[in-house]
Amino acid sequence: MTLTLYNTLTRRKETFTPLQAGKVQMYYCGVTVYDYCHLGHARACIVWDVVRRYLQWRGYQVKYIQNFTDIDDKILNRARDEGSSMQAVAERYIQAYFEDMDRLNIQRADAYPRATHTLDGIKRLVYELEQKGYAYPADGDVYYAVRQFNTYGKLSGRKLEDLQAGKSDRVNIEDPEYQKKKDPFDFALWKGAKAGEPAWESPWGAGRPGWHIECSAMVRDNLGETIDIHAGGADLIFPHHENEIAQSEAVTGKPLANYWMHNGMVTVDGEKMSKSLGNFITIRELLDRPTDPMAVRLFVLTAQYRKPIDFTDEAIAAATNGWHTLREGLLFGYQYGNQLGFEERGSHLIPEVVQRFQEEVDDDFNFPGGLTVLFELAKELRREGNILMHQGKTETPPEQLEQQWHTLVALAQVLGFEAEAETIVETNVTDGISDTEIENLIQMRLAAKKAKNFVEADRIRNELQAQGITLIDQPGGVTRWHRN
RNA sequence: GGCGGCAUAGCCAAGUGGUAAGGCAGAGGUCUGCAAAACCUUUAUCCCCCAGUUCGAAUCUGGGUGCCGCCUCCA
Repeated sequence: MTLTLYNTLTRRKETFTPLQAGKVQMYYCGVTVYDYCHLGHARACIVWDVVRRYLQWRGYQVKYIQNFTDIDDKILNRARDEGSSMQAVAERYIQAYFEDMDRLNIQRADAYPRATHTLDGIKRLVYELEQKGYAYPADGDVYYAVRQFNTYGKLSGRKLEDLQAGKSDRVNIEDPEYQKKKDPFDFALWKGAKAGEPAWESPWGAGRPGWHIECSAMVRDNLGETIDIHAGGADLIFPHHENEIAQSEAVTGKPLANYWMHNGMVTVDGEKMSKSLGNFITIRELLDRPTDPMAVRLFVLTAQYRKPIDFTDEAIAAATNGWHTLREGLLFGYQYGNQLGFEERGSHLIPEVVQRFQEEVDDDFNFPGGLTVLFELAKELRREGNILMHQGKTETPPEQLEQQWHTLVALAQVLGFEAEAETIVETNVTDGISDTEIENLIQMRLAAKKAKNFVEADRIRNELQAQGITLIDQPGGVTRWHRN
């Protein structure tokens, strides 16, 4: 079976073939650390986390690098507003980033390069670009001359002559800054420092790097001149990734990345979630509602990663319910493993099910398809768990259940879903009514039932239900119970 | 104006030539004094619209319509 993926560069699904057999070099354009991450960032991080996990599960040794942009106007503005430094602001939100992502069960990257730690590589690139005639200094700044790079636009599929400067209404091309450029689409490689701004020494004077150049430098420093997968949000295709290509390939003459992958946006009422629109919810806000982090993961993975996904309370509620189903399946072995004589081997997977999962996900990381397989297993296990809970035994062979459970746990792990056995213990620890009191009430209720006093019997059932105790009447006058 | 993408049930969503997965939500029934669980049945004669190709299309082609993203903050 072969893994295929959609390559933005060619606008086609392609068979994935890494440069070096068995190894994958992967770079994900991370976040600018000037504020807390929102759900849009969570989606990107979850998607690339799972892509990486899946590649590893498929046997690849993955080197995964993710950057932090810690030099940026917005960080600077924030520092100015609160009277602190760019470094302090960046540091704070990097910490917050890790807190949020740990809660979402995002695996750590192999390295998190930062712009502030990459100055040497950046300056070297700018120098080389200048030597090769792709960059020109202008009044303390250095710009990239897009007209010099004749395949400019190949990633985003545009031609310079089709672009309209200022069309997005985000920049004012009357600004003196823009007047320095030879072409409106030239972009800054190096920005001369203004008074009071943090600055680094360079051959072009004191200043700081432009946004795009850091990624070119980081990829080169950490992974090499050509990598396998370069990933990021779809909103980065143009100009960010286009500019990275222009910078890197002008210098090396080699492809920056063989596969370009982009995740779709999170929308709210059909519109992109973003800081500027103000229609965002931060990861911590969402989790503190509270929302189960695994429900957030499920919400993200129910959509194909390239499509937009709309954030609504209903969608989160549905994902939460769905997660409860998966969780019941995942906890099955912890709850009933002893009773059924499960062994701690964990390697008895069902080959046909594993294969079906792989066939689904091999098709351009079709996680919704993979989830179908997980749900089938989880629902089956939940059913068996209910039967065990209500009848105390099941006809299904324990070996079969053990295999199903191990398969579910293993495949869920590939998508980053985990349910800890401790959560069962927690629900069993209660400072409410004691077992003895429950037993006594059940005896009273049985007596009431015998006397056909169903009003009293129902009163006791309701009283216990209110305290989280569910009674199960079985044939033969036996009543089982469990805490919810 | 240009480039790219999307349109499948109440909601989410898979399916890319062979007669509509799955999830969420809902309905009816069997069983039960009532519950719970389990089991059975059920919710798109149809995939935005029109035309075409084909024995056959949600799936391919052409033309529409609507929505979204990008055109130097952006995941």
